[in-house]
Amino acid sequence: MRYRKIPDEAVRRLPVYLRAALHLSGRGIECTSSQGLADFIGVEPWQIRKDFSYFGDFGVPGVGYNLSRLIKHVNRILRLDTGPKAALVGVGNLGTALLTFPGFRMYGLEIAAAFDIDKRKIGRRKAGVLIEDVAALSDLRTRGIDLGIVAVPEATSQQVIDALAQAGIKGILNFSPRHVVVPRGMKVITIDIAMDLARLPYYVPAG
Amino acid sequence: MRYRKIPDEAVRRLPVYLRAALHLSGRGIECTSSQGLADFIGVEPWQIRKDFSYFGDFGVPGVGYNLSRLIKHVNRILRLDTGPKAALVGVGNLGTALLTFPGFRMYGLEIAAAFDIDKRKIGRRKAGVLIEDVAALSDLRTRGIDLGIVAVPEATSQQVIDALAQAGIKGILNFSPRHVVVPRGMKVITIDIAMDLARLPYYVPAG
DNA sequence: GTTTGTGAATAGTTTCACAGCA
DNA sequence: TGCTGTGAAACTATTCACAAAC
Repeated sequence: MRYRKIPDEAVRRLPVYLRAALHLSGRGIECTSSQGLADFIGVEPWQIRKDFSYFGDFGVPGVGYNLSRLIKHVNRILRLDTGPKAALVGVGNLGTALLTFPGFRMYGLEIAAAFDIDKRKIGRRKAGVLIEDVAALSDLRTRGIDLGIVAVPEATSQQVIDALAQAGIKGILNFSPRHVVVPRGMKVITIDIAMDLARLPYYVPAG
Repeated sequence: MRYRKIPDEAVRRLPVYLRAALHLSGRGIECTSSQGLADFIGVEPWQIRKDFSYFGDFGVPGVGYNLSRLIKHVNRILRLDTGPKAALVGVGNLGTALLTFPGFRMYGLEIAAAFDIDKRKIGRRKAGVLIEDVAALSDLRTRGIDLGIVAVPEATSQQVIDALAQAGIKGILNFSPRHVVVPRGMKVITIDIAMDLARLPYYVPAG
């Protein structure tokens, strides 16, 4: 493999490949081809080979990919091998759903702290996680937390992100659709649920 | 404007522009420039002008965009002007969060029906919506529903999507990461929350 | 003077086709 | 023979720069 710029889209797909590898590995399969992975995911095999090629040699020509090796490799690339911990801010309906969300576990991700502004929630536990006062949010890195999940009303998302930045957080999964300004070096991935539902009718024939 | 293929990315951004227009309009602003919209959203103004250019003439040179006209125009393009209704399948933690989610309203979207497999939930109401038996899911078009939201465990997502297709649904917002096969003409937009959190550590400097 | 709308240039991503290795 | 890894080609999207419109 020679160096070249890694497409963002290739990075975005790595977790998908990782999930497929984990699934197939869980079924007792040790080795599979790009075709085997592609069929599972519903993409084309050269897409997978191309994406992997940006990160090094994953497979063996004529044979395929050893799944446990692939899993280890992708886990390291995505920095999931250290079991990243996230702090959730906003324990409303969406926040609660995220606390109990089963999908994080397979990636080794964990919500290790939760914060809210509501005095009635503070001090209680939800899904085993203590809800703390968002006003006391500070220094999360010393607690081994370096990701943030923002599930607050959009009016407060900017100040929450500022507070998370102050607490040393460099990566945020943001469910608020409002534009936020972030310090240099911070990465924000926004999930805009309403936007995604709102563009759906465009594709649906009028009726 | 001359015809050319409309980029998917431009369609994806239309709801963002619509939200900005609604916000600014709500503040009493009648007219703004692409720069004014861009500042609000956090993008560059030519991106907005280019995107609008695929759909026709929205603005007035030297003046800008009349917001109520813009809102009406974008609403029609996205087919939001008829107030699309969605059926939610899966009233777990995530489904409940979606039922109470405030973000759909501004787009004129409504969750008009909810389905679950759990007998204890069926017959009850949540956020004013009656929870019906998913086994009785049929013929949603006659109820004026043409969108589906799938928030079920991934093991059942395929059969739920099959049932929605049977019920006449042509557009689905899918929260299950599993690959699903869909009938021709059906559009599925997948939100993969775990995938988005899982690629975040990649961008965060090791520490 | 100001701002739009858009052709042209640049950048990024996907797809192909096949050399090279097991 | 079968499958990977990858240059090259094709396609798609972003960015620029400016003529035309107000």
